[in-house]
Amino acid sequence: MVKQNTLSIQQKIGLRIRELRNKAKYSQESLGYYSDLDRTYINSVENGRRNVSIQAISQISYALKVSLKEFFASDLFKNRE
Amino acid sequence: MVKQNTLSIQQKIGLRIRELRNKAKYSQESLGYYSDLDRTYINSVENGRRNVSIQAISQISYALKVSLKEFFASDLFKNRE
DNA sequence: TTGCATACGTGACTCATAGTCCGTTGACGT
DNA sequence: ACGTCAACGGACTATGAGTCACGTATGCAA
Repeated sequence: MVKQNTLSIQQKIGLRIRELRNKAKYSQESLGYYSDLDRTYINSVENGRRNVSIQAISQISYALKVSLKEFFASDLFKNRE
Repeated sequence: MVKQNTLSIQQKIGLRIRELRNKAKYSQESLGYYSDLDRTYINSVENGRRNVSIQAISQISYALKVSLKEFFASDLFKNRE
């Protein structure tokens, strides 16, 4: 029996972005620059406080150099909510 | 040289939802019911006219009985925008 | 110790739009 | 004729996008 994942979808998105951002060695500020989004907006998304639109996720994943397919190809998203 | 895909992200989301909805043999109305979103909203999303939030996509993919990982595991999303 | 730069976190705000609810229309099958 | 479905529109409310001022913590160098 594996422990149930209780993260909200917003939190999962935040974790995934942070994971990819750290891998890319970007600060929130530079990710904001490359994705054309405000630094503080990136911050609130990463901390799971925003219900992000697919357009914003698309911009962010572009800046992180991954496709949406790759972005969601994480075990964070393998279960139906 | 393969033809470039010029669909917007919103159009891709719409196509994907329609594809899965047809596979599930749902009408827009019943998908709206199961995802707890308005029938007319589903329609405008499918037709690529909405910048859907991840929460709404999550509700829709749940109703369509796929995870977000599966939802985005389509060649529609294999390229960086 | 002080000063400065870098990075991250947060509350409050405006404004555009996400999402709802009422309805109509046309195409199609029975 | 009737029911079902997709598409669309107008008016409305809820909420996301995007920004700002300000705060904290860390490290480094004078």
